[in-house]
Amino acid sequence: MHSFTEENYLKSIYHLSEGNQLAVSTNQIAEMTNTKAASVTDMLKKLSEKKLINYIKYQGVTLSSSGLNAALIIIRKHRLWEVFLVEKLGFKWDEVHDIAEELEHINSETLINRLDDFLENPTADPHGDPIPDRSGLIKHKKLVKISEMKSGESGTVSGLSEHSSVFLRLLEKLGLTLGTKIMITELIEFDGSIMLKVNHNTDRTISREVAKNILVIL
Amino acid sequence: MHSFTEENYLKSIYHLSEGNQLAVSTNQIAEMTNTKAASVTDMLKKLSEKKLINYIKYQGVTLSSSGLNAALIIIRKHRLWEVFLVEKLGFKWDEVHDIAEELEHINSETLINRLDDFLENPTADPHGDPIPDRSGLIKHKKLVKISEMKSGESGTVSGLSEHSSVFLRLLEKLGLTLGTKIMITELIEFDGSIMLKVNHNTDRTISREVAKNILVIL
DNA sequence: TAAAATTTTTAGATTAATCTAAATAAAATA
DNA sequence: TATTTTATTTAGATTAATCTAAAAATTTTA
Repeated sequence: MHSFTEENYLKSIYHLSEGNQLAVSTNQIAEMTNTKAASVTDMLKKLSEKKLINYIKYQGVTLSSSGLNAALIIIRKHRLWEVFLVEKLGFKWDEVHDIAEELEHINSETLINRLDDFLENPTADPHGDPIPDRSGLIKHKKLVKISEMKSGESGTVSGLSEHSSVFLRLLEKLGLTLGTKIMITELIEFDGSIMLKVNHNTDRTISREVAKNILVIL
Repeated sequence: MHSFTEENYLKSIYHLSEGNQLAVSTNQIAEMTNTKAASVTDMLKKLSEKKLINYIKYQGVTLSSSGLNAALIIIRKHRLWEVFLVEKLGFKWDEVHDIAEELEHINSETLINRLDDFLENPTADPHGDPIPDRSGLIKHKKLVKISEMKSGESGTVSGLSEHSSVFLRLLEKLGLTLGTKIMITELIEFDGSIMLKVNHNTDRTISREVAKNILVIL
């Protein structure tokens, strides 16, 4: 298997290249892993020798197919453990990240598959992020940012593009947790803020900044 | 916190000094941790500087009170995770050791206390070993080896002094798992083997070697 | 109790992951 | 396009945990 550290690099490269398929730069990785560029270069050489990444000097990296699979398995573990922590142990959704960050490196395929069954094969973690299946396959739902919706449109809160505790706690305060039904009632031209009806019930106004980070299924 | 490696040394020292209160030797630790004596000496110096052990050159080590507490917390985590794996994920008692060996190093007091509650505060792991409480306190039951029982005496299988998979699977085959009622029917003088009645029902003969490793509450 | 055997420690190297500082390549800009 | 700026890599060190071989201390035994 790969070392704890190697796994963290693979995961970081995956997250950095999510969305934009482009190669990831040394500095980006250094920032994400809280290390220095020089350390990253060393590790990239190592991962490249192990054929986990495609690396050309000065040109950034992409994950190879085995590297991608390794990353997805780590993410699967991370998200399943998060579900466990919230559903079974009663943690709040803003409390689970750091613990899952440790648990994701536990090495047992059987363990994780049994955990998956025990949790009744959830398809998303407590923040709405999709959970890769046993083989690493991930099902992306078609999600739209609230900031991109038009007046009159409605949908269900199903994902987030920001995962900080501060943001998560704000959403709770606003009643905009996962599964919440919303309908856009008005787009405020002045500052881009958005008025919406929550659960066919409460009226709320959220800033454009908040709206950009909430993802909805129409 | 202590490193993964430091934790393993503390745990090994604890297990080696269980029962006999004596100081533990460098070689014993080397054998248990699968390292060489020279490596152990290095680590003992480090643990000693951190005041986790009492170490005098050439005279072996004992755990200090903080070292003992650290060891007991690791053992608490190990055993609680074992209960989780067996009770919730359906692992067999001979399959959980290695996974728990990894899980025991996850660092979160909240996590382990919530897990404890989720499992309904078990007092023993799947092999009958007692689980230390939140503060590291351990309740030892008064257990007797079957090999020390007399003819006519009876009791309940409640612990083991051998934990290998081979032994655990043998016990299953013999129907001598935890909670089983037994009564000694005869002690065979020739080879020290022991005849017993299992659950007021089946008659069994077990070797002295097996009998030495099964612990019973009278 | 002196010699032999065993155990433990010290000395010096090695490996993985990291760092700082300097060198080099690529990108931006004038 | 030449120069400046920025990004990346290389060189050389550092730290934690390990190792082998040699030295030193302890224990066993003759």
